[in-house]
Amino acid sequence: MKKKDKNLYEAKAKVLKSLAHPTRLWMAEQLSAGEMCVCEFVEQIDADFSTISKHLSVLKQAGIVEDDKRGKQVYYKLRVPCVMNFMECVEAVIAQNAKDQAALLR
Amino acid sequence: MKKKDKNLYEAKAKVLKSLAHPTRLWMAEQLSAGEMCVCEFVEQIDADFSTISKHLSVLKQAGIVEDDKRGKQVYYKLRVPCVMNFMECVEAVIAQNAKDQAALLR
DNA sequence: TCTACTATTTGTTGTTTGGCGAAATAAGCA
DNA sequence: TGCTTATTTCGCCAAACAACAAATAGTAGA
Repeated sequence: MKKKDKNLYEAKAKVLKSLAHPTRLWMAEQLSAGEMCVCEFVEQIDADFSTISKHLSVLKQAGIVEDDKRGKQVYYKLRVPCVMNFMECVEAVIAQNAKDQAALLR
Repeated sequence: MKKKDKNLYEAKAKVLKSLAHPTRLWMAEQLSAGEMCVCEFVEQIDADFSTISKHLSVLKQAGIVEDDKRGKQVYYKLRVPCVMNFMECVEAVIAQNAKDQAALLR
């Protein structure tokens, strides 16, 4: 692996890593349907609000989402909508895993 | 988030997490061009061979790659080729990050 | 069989992440 | 201004991860 590549792969890994957490992934998928405020996430996720805020900041740092403060509330939305496109493929991997798993039992 | 969903998102996150490491991501991209044996990775990556083997096993466990032992060597290949499709989008995120970064300096 | 080679597994260590609760910050309202 | 609500930041601890080195296992050939 070339040195120049190394930085590129680190950058790519950082983006993926930000999505590689169940809560953050769920958040990102919700946002693919439209913006949401922090308070809505707090209502729907069973975790401390400080934890939720932290997850959102990880997504923001990675460039997945952007925030917008309006009054007392902060709204988040996807910054690069294509982000959720590849979920289809992630699901394909899981489906294949399940299939192979099932085959083992036969 | 519904309880049933929780498991699904954990499974998806596991797949993403397996790719969310610079070395593993690079490996997966190499494999998108065709199978490779462990020894080839060892030649090309500056890390202990045990580390490399471990990374491959993480990818295998996630269902990203499958292995095939032939003689003394073990060959790995992508199990679900679409896996690399979404890299395009990851790159789009990085490009956008760079753009915004540049805008700050203006 | 004994040896050399390839790869995986295990043990150890240091680093990073994830989560909570408390404190700090920001905005709107009485 | 002082109070309340919404969110972020900080400090702390436990769990997960990454890397190396040493030990182990499988295969091919002498």
